[in-house]
Formats: sequence, structure tokens, C-alpha cells
Amino acid sequence: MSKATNMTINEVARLAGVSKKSVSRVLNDEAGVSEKTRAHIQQIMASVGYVPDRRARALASSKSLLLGLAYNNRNPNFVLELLKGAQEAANAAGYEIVMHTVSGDDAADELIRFMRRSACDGLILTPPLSESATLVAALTGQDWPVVRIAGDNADFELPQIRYNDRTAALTLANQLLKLGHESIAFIGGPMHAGPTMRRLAGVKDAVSLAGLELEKRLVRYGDFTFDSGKEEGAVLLGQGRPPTAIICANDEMAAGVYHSAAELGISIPGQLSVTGFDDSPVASQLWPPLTSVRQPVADMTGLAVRMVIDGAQRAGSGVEQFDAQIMYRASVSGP
Amino acid sequence: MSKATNMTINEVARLAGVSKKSVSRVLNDEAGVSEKTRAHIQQIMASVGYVPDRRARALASSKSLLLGLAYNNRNPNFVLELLKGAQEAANAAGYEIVMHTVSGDDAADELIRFMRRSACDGLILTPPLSESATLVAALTGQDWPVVRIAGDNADFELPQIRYNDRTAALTLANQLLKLGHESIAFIGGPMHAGPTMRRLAGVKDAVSLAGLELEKRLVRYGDFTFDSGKEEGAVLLGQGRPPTAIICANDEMAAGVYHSAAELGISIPGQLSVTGFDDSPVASQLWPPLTSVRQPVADMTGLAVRMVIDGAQRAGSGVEQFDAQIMYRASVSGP
DNA sequence: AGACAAGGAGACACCGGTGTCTATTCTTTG
DNA sequence: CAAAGAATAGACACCGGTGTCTCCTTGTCT
Repeated sequence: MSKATNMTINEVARLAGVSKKSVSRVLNDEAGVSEKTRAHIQQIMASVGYVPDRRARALASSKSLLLGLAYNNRNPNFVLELLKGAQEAANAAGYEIVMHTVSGDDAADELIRFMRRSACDGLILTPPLSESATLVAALTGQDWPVVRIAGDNADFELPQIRYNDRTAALTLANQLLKLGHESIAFIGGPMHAGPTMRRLAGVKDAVSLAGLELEKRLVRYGDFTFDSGKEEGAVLLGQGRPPTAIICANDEMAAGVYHSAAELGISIPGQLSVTGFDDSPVASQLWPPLTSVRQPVADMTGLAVRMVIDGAQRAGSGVEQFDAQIMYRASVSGP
Repeated sequence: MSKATNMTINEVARLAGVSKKSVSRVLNDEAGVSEKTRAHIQQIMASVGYVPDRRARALASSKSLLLGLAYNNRNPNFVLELLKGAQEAANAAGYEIVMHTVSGDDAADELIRFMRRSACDGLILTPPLSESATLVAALTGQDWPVVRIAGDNADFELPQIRYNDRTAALTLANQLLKLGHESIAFIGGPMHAGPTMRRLAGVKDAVSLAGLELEKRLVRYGDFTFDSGKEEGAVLLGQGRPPTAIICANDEMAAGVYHSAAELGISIPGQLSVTGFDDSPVASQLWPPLTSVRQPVADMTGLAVRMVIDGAQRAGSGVEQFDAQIMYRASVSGP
């Protein structure tokens, strides 16, 4: 309803009968203004609906109050969860979020150019971008703060928000073992990729602890797409001794496994238990609903935003750990 | 790799042996500089890697080179498609996209405050926000350009990018009729909501044209969620004379119908044809793959961005129409 | 050759705040 | 009660560009 008022700090100062510097002090919660004067100025500002000009503040203080959020993830739910957490935390602190999709080959160059163009005050790197060693190296030592959200425990110098998918995979596999599964398969994303390796490692941990061995023939690699899950699922289920449980590195691939199982007439969870990662909406929509690993994504970006704003550039300083939650659903039962 | 250089326009001007105003002219493609001087200045700028300070430009020109993208849509794929198209077009023009999720009740107030805080140069309204008459009214006449992306043909004063889901629904229903279906059902989102009403109208159009009638008992309303689709699907399929085809107003609800059909032992497409809207990834992942209506979302936001940048505020000026494409898949066959 | 028009380039104020330094006022203390 | 010190407020330059106005070239026409 209210139209823009276009007040300037000078007019407010004149109305309040003080200098514009005093108004500025009140705006920025600086010391050096008596309580009485401060209250008076605040009252004037409120009554005329004064909103300071972001552009002028940006120039004078060399802070743009913008934060960059870089992503190249293919999972839309994941990305929007990231955005949601970031936006809430940013707005609460008077910042705005500028999204940037990394699409080219040279992510480092692209992001550096983005940061210069946009004049963002800091950058939040999300997976899988955040797990590229070369990218992280290139962004270390730039003159703006960067926080990584990543699952690895690499000893980079950038502050990190870490989620522990290895432990989550271990817990998940343990649960399957406890139910009596002895033939557990794993479908990862691209081989050597961080998430794939961590989740595979977690499964291996659990199987080893149970005194069993993860058979090579039961470890397959897709590319996180539905089709690849379907394909690798078909390979696994078409074997002589098919597994009784398949742990997939994301929900899309698990959905693909559902398809393959249906085509082969294999019932879930009767003959086959299936699990996923990410707890995306599709997990609840599959039939039977898919057991999946849920990461507190929005909380993580929220913290990342606060860390960037605090200028958390102190080297190697922060590795904040977040734990995953396993959403048990009907896609899992005893063999 | 390259570190920030922090050149100022003054230094560039000194290096080039011209006034800073001339550099500014070159930066902004203004007239008043001879080709020779222009080339010289450009060469200097390139050689020192000069990037003008966005903050200073913003203050001096009262343009922030930021565009707001407001959304409250629940479909992540849709939102990211919007973002993708917007970002590409914006970056090409030197702009950045600031995302804003509308979450509160008073969208108008929230957006006006957002625009003032963020100092964006313009706003893109996406559905369903863009179809709220009160919101559109409140945003009309503000001192920044707004472009609506919406399916209605309301005669608002704001420029609009229009997608035609009514016609798409008509075409879809026609196809089903042609296949021999005489008992077609419809599951919409909330009653009275724009998309629901338009899609329903399209279906009604087709049925009427075929000399048939859309039975009241075969029109149901959900809320665009998987669960509601499942529920309304169960109602439709549990009736005495169940429909042989169900048109759903989005893919999520269609997925719900799949569940209900499976529980009742009804085969798709053998005994029941199902269609959705949005062509979200889930459409290809359902079994059998779902026939769905695809809107060129990214193209629409791309155009929206260009219109906002052009300051397309000339009242009632633009209604640009985009046509939908129907992705025919195996979920449809003759009865 | 002289006068005039048109285009190219520069000087300078200005956008709306913040940073720094100085002047004033109010306390506190010997 | 005077002097010293702290707290408060203001003056003014400055951030790095753009807008406006003026001046100086250069070319053209009579």
C-alpha cells in the first residue's frame, strides 16, 4: 500500500534537529549517541517511514549487503532447501541472497567474476561445488569470506559446515544387517565422487563390523539419475544371487530401482529392501514409501550465512558438524 | 585465479590520458567519444582488467542492476526453471537475480518492503502470486517495473507473460476423446484457484465440443499434493461407474492417482488413462511414464527479465503469449 | 578565408550515505 | 571551584561512479 517515500538522511536529520552523522549512528547501532537523542531520532525515522538507501550505504561502507549462493546441484528440492535456509538467515540480518548457478567448466573463474560483478560481501559454496579441491583452492585467499557446505573432512582452509553422510550410511546399513540382510548392494553416483565414496565407505564399515564382506559385484555406479538407477538396479537384480537390499546414494536412483524391480516382478519390501538419500518428496511418493537419509539442509545454510556475515574467514577456523536423520519407511523389511 | 585488482575509473582515465567522464562514456556505450579514443580506452581497460564498481554505479545512476524474482510456488522444479531462465537473461544484460520467497500473509506489504530494502530495479511476479488480484493491484503504480508471469487473461495494467493452460487442457482432453474415452474425470487444485479453473474450463470445452457432458461427480478438487491426488483418485475410482481417464492439474496429484489405482488393482493405461501438468521429473519416473503438459518456463522468465529491464511499464502494454507442449507418454491409451 | 555548426572531451557538482577528526558539553575529581 | 577526562554531537572529506554544462576541435559552406 504505502508508496515509496524517498526520504534522505539529510531530511531526517533536519527534522530531528541533529546532524546526519547522528542519524547514521542510530542506523548502525553505533555508540556515541545519548539514549534520549537516539530515541528521538528513531521516533522521527519511524514516523516518516525512512528507509536508508542501500546503494549509498553500499558505496560508503563498501558493503553491499548481498551474499552469493553458488550451486550446481541437480536436485531441485535440495537447492530450494538451501535457498530457504539462506534467505531466512540473510533477511534477518538485513542481507539479500543472490543465486548463481555454475554452469561452465571453469567454476573458479566463473565464480570470481560473479563475485566481482555482483559485489557480494561473501559466498556460500554448496555441494558438489564445495567438494572440488581445485575450486576451493582457487577461492582461498580471495578478499571475501567463503563458507563451504560439504560432507568431506578435507582439511581446507575455508570454514566448513559438514554433514556426515558416512555415518548415516553406516547406521542405515547396520539397520539392514540387524533385520537379517546378508546380501546388501550399493548403487553410488559417479565413481570417485565424494558423496559416493563416503556413503560407500559407511556401508563398508557396517558390513565389516558385522564380520561380513561387501561383494564387488554388488557395488555399482550410476550418475544420480533415475535412468541410471533403473539400469544398475536391473544389473543387480538380474544376477544369479541377487541382493536382498539395495542402498542407493540418492532417491532418484532408488526410484529407478523400483522400476526395475517392478519389471522383474520383484516385490518391495517383500523380496527386496531399498533405501535412498536426500529424503526428497519422491521418497514419500514412491510405493511403498522409501526409507531415506535426511540432512538438515536449511539449518546448514542458515548457519553458513551467519558465518559469512560474521566474516568467518579466520583460517581453518570452523568445522560445524550437522547430523543426519534417517527417515524409516515401508521400503525396508527383513529378508 | 586472477585476484581482484581494485582499479578505479580515475586510474584508468589517467592511464589512458583522458577524463574519467570519457571512460564512463565508453563503459555505458554512450555517444560522444570518437572511435579512436573509444578503442584506446577499451584497450586500457582490458589490459588492466578494470571492472567498474557496481556500488558506485548504482548510487550515481540510481540503478542497482538487481532484479527481484518473487515466488511462492511449491513445485521446486518449476521454481528452479524460473530461476534458470531469469538468471541467464539477467546475466547477459549485466544484472543479477535476487530471489525472494513470499511466505507471510500480506504478500503486497512483504514485497514492497523487499523491493525497498533490496533496491532492485524491477520485479518479476510468478504464479500463483501473479494471479492474486489484490497483490497485483497493490503493485500497480509503484515506481519500479513489474512483469507478471501468469496464465489468466485478466486485464490488469501490469505487463504479462501469459501461458495458455486452458487451451492445453482442451487439446489434452480432445486427445483422450479421440481415443474413445467417454468418461473423463478431472482432479484440480483448490477450487476457484486460477489454474484449476482454467484447466477445468479447457476440459469442459473439449467435452462439450464432443457433444458430451462433464459429470459433476467426476470433478474433484485436491490441493496439488501427492496425498490429495491419492485421496481424490480413490474417491473417483471407488465409484460405481469409475472414469476411464483422469486429467490431473499437476503431476504430483497424478502420482497420487497412480497409488490409488495400484491399491485397487487398476492397471494404467490398460484400464485407466492418467495425465498431469508441469512435466516435472516425476512424470518421466512414474511407471508407466506420465503424459503431461509442459510450459516453456525458462523462456518465459527470460522474456520477463528483458521486459523488466526495458522498463516495460507502459500500462497494459504487453501480453506475450507462450504456448504449451503436451508430452505424450505411455500413461494414455484407448479405453 | 571567415563564420558557423556539430561533435568530441573535460570540469565539476552530485548521488546518499559512512569514516575521521574536532568541538562542545557534561561529569568527575583534586 | 577549576581542571581534566569522558561522552556526545557536528563538520567535512570521501566512496567511485554518472549527469550537466561548457569549452575546444574540426569540418563545411559561402
